[in-house]
Amino acid sequence: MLRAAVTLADEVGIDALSMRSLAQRIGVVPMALYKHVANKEELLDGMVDVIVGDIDLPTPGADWKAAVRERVLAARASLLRHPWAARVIESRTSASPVVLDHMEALVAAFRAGGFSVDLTHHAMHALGTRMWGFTQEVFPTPAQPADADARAAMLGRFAARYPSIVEMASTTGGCDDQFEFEFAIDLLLDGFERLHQQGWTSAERS
Amino acid sequence: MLRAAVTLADEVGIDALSMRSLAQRIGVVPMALYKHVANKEELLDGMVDVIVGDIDLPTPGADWKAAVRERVLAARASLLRHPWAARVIESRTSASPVVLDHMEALVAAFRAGGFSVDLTHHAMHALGTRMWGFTQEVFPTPAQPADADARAAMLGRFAARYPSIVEMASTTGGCDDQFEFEFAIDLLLDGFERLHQQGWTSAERS
DNA sequence: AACCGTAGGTGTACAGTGTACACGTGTCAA
DNA sequence: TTGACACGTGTACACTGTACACCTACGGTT
Repeated sequence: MLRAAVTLADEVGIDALSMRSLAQRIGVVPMALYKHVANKEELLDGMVDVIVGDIDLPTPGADWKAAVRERVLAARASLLRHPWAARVIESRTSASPVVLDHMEALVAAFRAGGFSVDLTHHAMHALGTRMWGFTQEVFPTPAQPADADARAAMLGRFAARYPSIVEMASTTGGCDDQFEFEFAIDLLLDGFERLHQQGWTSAERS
Repeated sequence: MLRAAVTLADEVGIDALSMRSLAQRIGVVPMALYKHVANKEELLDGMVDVIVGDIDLPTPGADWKAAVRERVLAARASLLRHPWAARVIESRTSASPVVLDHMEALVAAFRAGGFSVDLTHHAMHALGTRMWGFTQEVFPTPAQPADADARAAMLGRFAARYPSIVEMASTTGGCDDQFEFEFAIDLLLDGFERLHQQGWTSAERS
């Protein structure tokens, strides 16, 4: 049933996934679903578990940095298979055992790398949603008018009001999500490494 | 009307904010709202604009790092006034002018600090949702049974399965959101600074 | 062999949601 | 006086999640 929900959401989108549509897909009456989940939230929890459970386990034995990096990128790969997954994960309010397994593994990787509990804690916070392999889109692409003249005029007004954004958008081509994501975790991981090497403690905060 | 929606959401929560409840609060029939917004999404867009428009402008003239930091923390302060704001912002699909103003200011700050367009671009991506002053909660607090014995037993099982997490949770006290947030942006900003100083380009990526 | 608990599926019903559409009503410019 | 326009109204519809009572089949105990 959870698998069915996941594939249905893949096909029709998460908004079109209702208890009724899922029931119909399974060939069962809507209320039958409630023998398996208490409510829709629990269904979504289960769907997240399916995806998180699909995260490929990283090769053991690597140093902490590679281990964390690999695991986070594996999570990303799993999430990217389902466009709706990020939004659903963000909306969860509690962590299931499957989710906790993922976090436990990350925390353990830092600890195995000799990180203090303190630094590990803050490092996890700093990773934020990136530990799930996604970050919110920073620049949503605005809707463009179809008419070419209108589009040019709009771009002109846009450039007048947001010169820095336009400069950036026109200089760099379309952005490579994967590159941006790796840029960010690497920046964070390098920062963690530096703090770790210099024996950073949260007490001695500037 | 947008202000009314914001204060109503503050009072009753974002889930209880329906077109009907908002209309009733204003003392008008539900469909009257549709003379001002095309649909509920546009209402939410407007509510975000109200909040983003409330961001205190940072003192001009500071160096890029202070400027970015101040602006992001100001955004955070504005967001924190409305518990539902983060979730709503995350769910937006396009950026309004008010939102673009905020981003433009951040991009401009990097550029004024001598950052290349390239590095600025990646820096913005790396900031991610933090440019809005929030990061998703990393560790949701699990529900605890009321009975003391049951709670102890549960903690035991929990510690057996998630030793690293429990170690972390018991060593560090409850976590200070603000501290974690500042830890993360500072880590990122320091990373940006380092890359900037060494003339980093995305071409020469390792 | 009779029994019963339990897991699962069914049917109906209800309150609540967003919003389409047709219809007022007032105000202000031509 | 007229007519455009901004704004409010009322009704109606399709859809949502889910409470509640009911049915059915199977596995183990007596």
